[in-house]
Amino acid sequence: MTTRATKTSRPLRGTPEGTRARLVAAATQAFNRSGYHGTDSNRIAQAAGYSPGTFYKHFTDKREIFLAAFQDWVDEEWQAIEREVLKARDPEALARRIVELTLKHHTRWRGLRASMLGLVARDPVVRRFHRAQRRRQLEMLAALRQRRRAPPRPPEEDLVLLLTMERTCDALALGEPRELGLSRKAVVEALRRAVRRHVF
Amino acid sequence: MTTRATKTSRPLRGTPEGTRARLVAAATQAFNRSGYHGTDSNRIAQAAGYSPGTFYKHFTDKREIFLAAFQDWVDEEWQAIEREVLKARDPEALARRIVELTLKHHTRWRGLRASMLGLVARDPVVRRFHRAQRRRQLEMLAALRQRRRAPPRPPEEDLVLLLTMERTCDALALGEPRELGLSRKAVVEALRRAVRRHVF
Amino acid sequence: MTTRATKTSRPLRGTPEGTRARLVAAATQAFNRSGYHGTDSNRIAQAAGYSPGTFYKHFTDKREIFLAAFQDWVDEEWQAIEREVLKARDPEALARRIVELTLKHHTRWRGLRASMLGLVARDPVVRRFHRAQRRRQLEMLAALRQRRRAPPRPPEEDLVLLLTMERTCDALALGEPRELGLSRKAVVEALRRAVRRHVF
Amino acid sequence: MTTRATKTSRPLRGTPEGTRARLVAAATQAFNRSGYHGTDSNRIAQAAGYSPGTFYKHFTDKREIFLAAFQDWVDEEWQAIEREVLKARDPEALARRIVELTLKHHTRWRGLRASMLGLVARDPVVRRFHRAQRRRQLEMLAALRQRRRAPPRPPEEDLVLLLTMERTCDALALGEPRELGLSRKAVVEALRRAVRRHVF
DNA sequence: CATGAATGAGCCTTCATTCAT
DNA sequence: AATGAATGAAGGCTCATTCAT
Repeated sequence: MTTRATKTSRPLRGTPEGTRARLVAAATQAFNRSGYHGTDSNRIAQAAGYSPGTFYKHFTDKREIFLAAFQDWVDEEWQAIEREVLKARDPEALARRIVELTLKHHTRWRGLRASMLGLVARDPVVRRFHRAQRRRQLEMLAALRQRRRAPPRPPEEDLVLLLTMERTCDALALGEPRELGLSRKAVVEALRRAVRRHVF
Repeated sequence: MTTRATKTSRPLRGTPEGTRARLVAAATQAFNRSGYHGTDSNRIAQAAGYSPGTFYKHFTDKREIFLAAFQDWVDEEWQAIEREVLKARDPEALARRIVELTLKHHTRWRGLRASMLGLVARDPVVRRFHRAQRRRQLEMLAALRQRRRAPPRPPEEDLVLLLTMERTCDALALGEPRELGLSRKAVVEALRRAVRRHVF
Repeated sequence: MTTRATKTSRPLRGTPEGTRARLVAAATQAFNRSGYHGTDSNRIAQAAGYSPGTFYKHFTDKREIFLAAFQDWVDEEWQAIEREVLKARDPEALARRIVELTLKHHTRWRGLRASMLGLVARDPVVRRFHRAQRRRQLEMLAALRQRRRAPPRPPEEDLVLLLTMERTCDALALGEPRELGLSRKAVVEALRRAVRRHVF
Repeated sequence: MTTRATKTSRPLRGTPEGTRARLVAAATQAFNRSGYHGTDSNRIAQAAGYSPGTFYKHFTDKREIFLAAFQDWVDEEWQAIEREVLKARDPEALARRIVELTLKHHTRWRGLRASMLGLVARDPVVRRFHRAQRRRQLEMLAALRQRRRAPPRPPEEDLVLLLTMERTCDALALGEPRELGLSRKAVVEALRRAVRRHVF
């Protein structure tokens, strides 16, 4: 429990945006720590320093705040990756850096990701939301290759790469290689090579 | 009571094994259809033709029966794959067949898989269980390559391939390519090539 | 609080019918005392000696148990009135007795009646239910007149009489004449004359 | 804030009376449409173009505004009826007109009436308020008879007539005769005859 | 072995009301 | 006079689990 978020001090009367942001931040932590089903709306409110009613002034239900948390999280990841991409480096370094960033992000938010994958399978709204993110990822990948003047590739192959990246990073985030007696480093390297080979 | 409503006729006092098997079968269906959190233990018992008490005579809790369902399901998949592997075919056909079978299986059990992935992230027991399955997969892959007299590869690379396979099949099972406007067939082909390239 | 229903002793494991009946009895008291909106399902269960979950094993929601309570109450009233009607008396005595019984019943269950009238106006299911009771009342009235060999009357007039009866009894039950400085007895007499005049 | 969403434009700082009147008007609509328990005070304020706080600056609680709404509504009904009564007509036409007006009024405000009856049974303050209205009704009836030089009648009989009127009009307002397969017109006629017979 | 009535903690959500601005 | 963010008690309902039979 090192990341225990103690009841944040907050303005007694904040702006709706501030309150909303505080709720989303608390929810993100809670979902990541306890999962979607292990998190309840009252507790989110309390963790953000509010009472139960406040939650429902800002979100119609738990799913809605989950999507907001998911959105924030995806945005954050992409901003980081896009920053790296703009710093034009050599392909090797870029591939390494992308894997590093993705892995770091998936590790930090592994609980959130696990919840999201479960909800995508079950909830049409979450699914639609997820598809939109994927589309953005595919576009970014294509743009990246173009900027590098690399030959184009069918989007289906890009999708398989993205899936490989995310699944491998999730597995690494949960310590799967270690638990299997494999070298974590070697897995990361294999992933890096796959990215390198594919993108440029 | 003449209005006994049971799903299937069954011996009022069956063998423990029979009862257990019926419960697991009902649970597998229910978990696959409604997910772990969407399935309630009373309903599982009822669907199998038993009362809630009987459920807890055979399983200490919901997680236990989930693991049993998971086990059954994985066993089934492997029996199918091993059968194919033993029928010595050419590499092309074998790769195609492995992808076909995995995809079919992931499609049929997509709900169960989604639940499982969520639980793996959260529950140490489920995780241990999952790791054991993975080990078996890795061993099978190594054995297959050996039988084919293909040069050995580091297990870390095998792991990345397995993750690619499972994630891509999950995405296909949930219709992700179609929803993104991509060709399902092309994704399957890309996956097949990856398997072909990797294993032999 | 003279009619405080102390947590009834009950068999640890009763029949569903017994449990249901105990819940309905508790609900009837609670609705009568505190009104539909002032009564909550947990409290009904508790008053009957059960926990919240038991309530929902027997009723899908609060409305359902309200209808059951209403049903019981109407049945009871009619059984009483039909008993009187069968004891062939002279018209005077019969009219007096019917008013007496109705009044007694409306007084005892005035809270239940008030709730019911509110729900009839708002809830289609309760309304349908109420209409069915009314039909039965009209039939009973017609049958009574026939038995007495009194000339028939249009059902619309019977309806107006029933409405007069019930509204006047409700007003008496809530002490309206007294609070207006009128003679309760005179109101009862006026009502009795209306019944006498109308039915035979 | 340029996105001020109000139902009606209104002075930001109106007279207390104006604000109060707008709130009462909004409440009357809301109570009539959704009932007392189905109406929430924030929504009333919003519908009137104010914030929740303003509501509680003008009314101590929900009951108070309900009584105000009730008052307005009763006043309106009586102004209409008194106007008719003053236009000296023949008894037939007068009786018909009184029934017509009452029926129209009860139909328009059937939701409000249903709520009121429920509250009268439960809340002493509402009850006192209601009794005052009844007294006024009784006085009007006596005055009407006197003006017509009809012989006096005991107030208890007048009360029974008023109860008959209101209950029958409530039933008509909720479509009870139709739903019972009876003729609405015949019920109205029966009621008119009762009024005619009684008052003059 | 099997039953099934009963449990009760706990979740989601609402809404009358307050108070600092 | 008006705001509107915030409150928090409370209510409806679920479901994994128990235990007396």
